[in-house]
Amino acid sequence: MRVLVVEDYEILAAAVAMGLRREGMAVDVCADGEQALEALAAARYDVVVLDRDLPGVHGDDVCRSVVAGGDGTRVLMLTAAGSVRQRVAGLGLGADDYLPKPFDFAELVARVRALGRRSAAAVPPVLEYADLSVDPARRTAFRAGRRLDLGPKEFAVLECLLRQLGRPLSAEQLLEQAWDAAADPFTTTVKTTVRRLRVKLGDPPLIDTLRGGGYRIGG
Amino acid sequence: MRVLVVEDYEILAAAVAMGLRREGMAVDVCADGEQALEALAAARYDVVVLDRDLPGVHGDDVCRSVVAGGDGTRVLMLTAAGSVRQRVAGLGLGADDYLPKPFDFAELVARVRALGRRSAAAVPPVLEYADLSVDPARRTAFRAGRRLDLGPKEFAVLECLLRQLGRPLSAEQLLEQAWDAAADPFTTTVKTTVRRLRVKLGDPPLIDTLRGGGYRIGG
DNA sequence: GCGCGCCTGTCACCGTGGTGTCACCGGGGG
DNA sequence: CCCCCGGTGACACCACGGTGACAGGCGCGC
Repeated sequence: MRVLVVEDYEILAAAVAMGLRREGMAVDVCADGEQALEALAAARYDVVVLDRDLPGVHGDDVCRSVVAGGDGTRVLMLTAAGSVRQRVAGLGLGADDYLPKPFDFAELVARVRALGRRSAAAVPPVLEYADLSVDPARRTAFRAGRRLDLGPKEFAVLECLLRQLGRPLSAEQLLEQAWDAAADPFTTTVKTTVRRLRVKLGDPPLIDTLRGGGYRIGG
Repeated sequence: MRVLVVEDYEILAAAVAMGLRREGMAVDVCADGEQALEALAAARYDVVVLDRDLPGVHGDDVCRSVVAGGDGTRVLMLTAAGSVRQRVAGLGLGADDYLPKPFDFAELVARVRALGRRSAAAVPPVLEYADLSVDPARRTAFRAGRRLDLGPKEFAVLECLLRQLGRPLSAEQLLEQAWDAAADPFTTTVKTTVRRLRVKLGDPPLIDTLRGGGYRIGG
């Protein structure tokens, strides 16, 4: 398992790296956000152990770009002040786990290992088109690095369209796939949902309309 | 699977080509963007492995023209500086995957193979005649590389004619196949639709008229 | 238990583009 | 020479999709 540790406090970074290596993991270390982004672009990691307060590029931004990468890499956030509010904020960025300092070392190892297992299982299923990336397993969607806040139905429709990249889906087909069988065949909810999706996706437009033929992304 | 490698750094190009050939792929190599565009015009490739920084025509432009071709060819972008920003930019051009240098060779092979599968899945159901190609699943039609903007009925008629390549279809037959059963048998809509189709298809004319016998493409 | 907010679905309205009709024209064959 | 078939251009209709506003419902937090 490949792990990247991003931590500016050198002593701590070294200690964490050594501990994880003793568990049989391949560990790289970065001291700031810039280095971290470079390392992440150069190789795929299963887990990133990420200090939130970094010099230069902030940990939150690193986290965002990892998630936007959409290759299933998991993020374990470390932070000094362990308020619940911060925890929530970190998870909102797409972090997969959170650990307030000071932490029990055994717990860190256990969590990294757990995230590694999830990473291995989650590598393939990330849908991408242009600057849009959608992870059905995590229910996250990003456009140009910005996280999209989508409702369940909106997310389902977007997922359907991306799974049929380049091919149009009629309102009826979307209704079948994203709603349950009890859906009223005469409902207008599909067009409304598509509309809200379009607003949230922003510019430039991604969803084409084929008059009389449905909606499409790509092609 | 046919692969085109576009890379000006000769040693690297040769190494990549050799590696892919060992995997059983048919590989061609170009050293610059000009050659690449020529090769792409001359033959259909499943995947293009494309260096972003090319002498002459830039990799981005090559990528754009491949995507515009609309024949399902997939693009794997290679780039030296592996920033996330660049990654996003590359995908925004319509590239299907992205790999920052230096890359793991096994990963390159795996990604090319994955793209090849996607390409193969997208290719088969395409109707072609001369410089016209129609993809019913995607509801797309191209003439000489230019995309045609067709209405549902126009598209349906074109599809019928192509499925009966070389054989004529009477107005009645077209009415049966492209309109629903409630169609007025005395309507003149077929000839109007064929006319609009002809205009959109442009020159040289593709649809022949057999006086008293219907319309035909090919033969 | 209560209230607030978000997601969802409905409705009415409107702009528009695809579609069908019509009248006219041109040419080839009987 | 006439007639019929098909090409051509203009026009009108209408259904489809976009848009905005509103209401019900569910969950969450207080």
